[in-house]
Amino acid sequence: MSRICKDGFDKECIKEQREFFGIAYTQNLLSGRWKYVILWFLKSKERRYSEIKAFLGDISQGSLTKQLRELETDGVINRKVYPEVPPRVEYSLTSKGEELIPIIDLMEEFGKKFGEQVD
Amino acid sequence: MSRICKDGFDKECIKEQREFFGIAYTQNLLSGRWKYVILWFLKSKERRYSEIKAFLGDISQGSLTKQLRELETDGVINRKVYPEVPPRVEYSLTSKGEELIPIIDLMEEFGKKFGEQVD
DNA sequence: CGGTATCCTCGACGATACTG
DNA sequence: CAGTATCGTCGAGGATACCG
Repeated sequence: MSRICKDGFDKECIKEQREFFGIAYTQNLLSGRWKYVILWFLKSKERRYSEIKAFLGDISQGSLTKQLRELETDGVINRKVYPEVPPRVEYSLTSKGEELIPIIDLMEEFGKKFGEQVD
Repeated sequence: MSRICKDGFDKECIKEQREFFGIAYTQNLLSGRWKYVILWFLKSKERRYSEIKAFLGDISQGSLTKQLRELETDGVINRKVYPEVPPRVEYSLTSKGEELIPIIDLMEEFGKKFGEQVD
């Protein structure tokens, strides 16, 4: 089940040694409606599932869980479950995930600079 | 016709003054299967439509034209038409587009570092 | 050569209901 | 609280045909 995303590249494509291999890999990691924002929200500290959901606002539970699972599978976030009742789950960046933060910070900076003229 | 992309945010969403406004704006600009790679390909020099198509390989004409038009509308690339027969069209980065290059370079770097273990 | 127009597929995402 | 399961929508992007 290669991850073929509309806005991503499937693994076969990535394996073909294209010049833009690296870009395709990273784009694939980050393809998803909410992933940039989730990572950005995690950059300052670890967060609970419910915090993330509240911050994003519009996301459905199913989607949030899916995006978090993908980020976890790709090794950019950690998922820590506290065996309590009610359950508590904390998400945090891995060291690999931290290396994505400069990219996201640049994107925020760019958006702040050019995004004003959204009418 | 607000640009609602699966992996983007519609303009209404962007206008709501969220903390992640900037990220959403930039993500929206870059949402599309080929946009990162197109910009990366344009970073060294201007390119003809056919060069871009050949470089990308798999893209259909319709999709390529659509992505180029969106990038042009968003002000990140220039489109210069030479009134010759056969026609020639050159695409190049605008100054706004150049500011996206550091982001894309970081993405390539990240992918080169972590992308090896695609089995 | 560099498009446009039309049709179609298919997967991301949301909505809803239910659970340990 | 933090999920899982199921269903339905909708739009990005490919395929194909045609054009100035």
